[in-house]
Amino acid sequence: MIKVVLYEDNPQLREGLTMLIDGSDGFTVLASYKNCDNVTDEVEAWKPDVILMDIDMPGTNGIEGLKKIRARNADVKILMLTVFDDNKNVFDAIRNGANGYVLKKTPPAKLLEYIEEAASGGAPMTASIATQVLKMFSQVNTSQNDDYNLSDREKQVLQLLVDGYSYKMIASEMFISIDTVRSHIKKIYEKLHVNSKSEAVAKAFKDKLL
Amino acid sequence: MIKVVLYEDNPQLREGLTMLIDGSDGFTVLASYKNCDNVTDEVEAWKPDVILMDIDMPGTNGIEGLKKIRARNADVKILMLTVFDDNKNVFDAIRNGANGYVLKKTPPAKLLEYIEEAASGGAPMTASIATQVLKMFSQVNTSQNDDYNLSDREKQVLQLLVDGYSYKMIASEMFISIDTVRSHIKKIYEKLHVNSKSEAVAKAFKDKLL
DNA sequence: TGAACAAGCACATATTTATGTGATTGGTAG
DNA sequence: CTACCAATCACATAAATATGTGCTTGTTCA
Repeated sequence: MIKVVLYEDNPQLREGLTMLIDGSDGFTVLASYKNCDNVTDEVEAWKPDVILMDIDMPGTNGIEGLKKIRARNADVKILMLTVFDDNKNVFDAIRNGANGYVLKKTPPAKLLEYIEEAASGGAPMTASIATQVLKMFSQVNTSQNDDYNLSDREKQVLQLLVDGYSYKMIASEMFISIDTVRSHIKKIYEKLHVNSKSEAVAKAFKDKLL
Repeated sequence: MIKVVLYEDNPQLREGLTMLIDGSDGFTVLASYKNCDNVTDEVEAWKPDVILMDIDMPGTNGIEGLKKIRARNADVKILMLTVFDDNKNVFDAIRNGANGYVLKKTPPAKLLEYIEEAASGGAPMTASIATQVLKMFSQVNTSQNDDYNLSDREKQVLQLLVDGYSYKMIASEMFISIDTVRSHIKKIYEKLHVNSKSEAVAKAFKDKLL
């Protein structure tokens, strides 16, 4: 028997979901609330397996609720429920440890399936959400990696620049004269097409050179 | 009618999948291959809606195949098929533009559903894969975000520093005197606990302040 | 109403960086 | 064998940066 607690501000939808879930074999709705103002105590008291959490609620909203719950409880499965698949909320939700993210227009049968999936450790997502997540992911992790043909010695110098070393410190760290440091750095600037230390540092981060 | 092309080295599985998919209403299997050696030409010739792509294949493997296809064709939906939900492959696949990722042990009915989902622009994933993706995502994007209480003006200055502007350029960009730029920067250094431009830039990247 | 603070400006000075023009050595590829 | 290049060092100079001290104005919050 999967124990569910429900957070949803719209009374009709709250009733409807409660009836649907509670009326299905293998599911029971322990309680339902119209916002997350006392979410910590409520979750503590009911110890549900899965929480269905609306995002747009007056008072403490779903994302805030999610954070509050996760601050104390890492185990309960939390399924976010929303009307729109807007980017920012999806992002915030998964970043804060939501287990799944489904649209309200999901058909009832599918919704029950999702709850089961969440309960058993899965990460159910509406197709459109999944698409977005993949898109974000590939955006975040796509870097061309040009390499710029830096020599080993130049890479060392760049690393030290990134770590905040001055020319003098680099010289003593690498047992070379400060003038040699200068020529290495001049070469690095040429190769990276920059002309200042901070630009080089920024480029090193942007292009993940180190 | 959803047109499918199949890449799978195991003859039995290849036959089985072909029969399953081709024998189902609304699906047709145009061709199936045991590796990706000629994937570019094959995809060009058949113009499928969905490609089912095994990962572990002798010769050109699935990830390589995926890259080759995406180098020329951004539209065809590619569903990765694998025995294990190992981290590296999942990561590589989504980074290179796979549309979905399902385990071979997926039951036939579910598989057909996934193919449909992919064809209609979704991103079908086996539950265990979805869980992994979310985990990776929250790992990648979890930074403490100390904030350091930078004021709006200070954030602007820092942004310009990161973009490689000199004090003089910042002054003219922000319509303030160079001395004011100096005092802002001095304040920024205090707040970030650094004492040079490049350290500030590095910290901005590391802590994702911008 | 008074303290705290962001934002702005000014002047001074020491250090660091950026840039140019050299030179020597040793390894490597044509 | 020679041309090329990485790595090293040297000297010089202009520009940028770091740091200190001090002042005004306006807003906010207790």
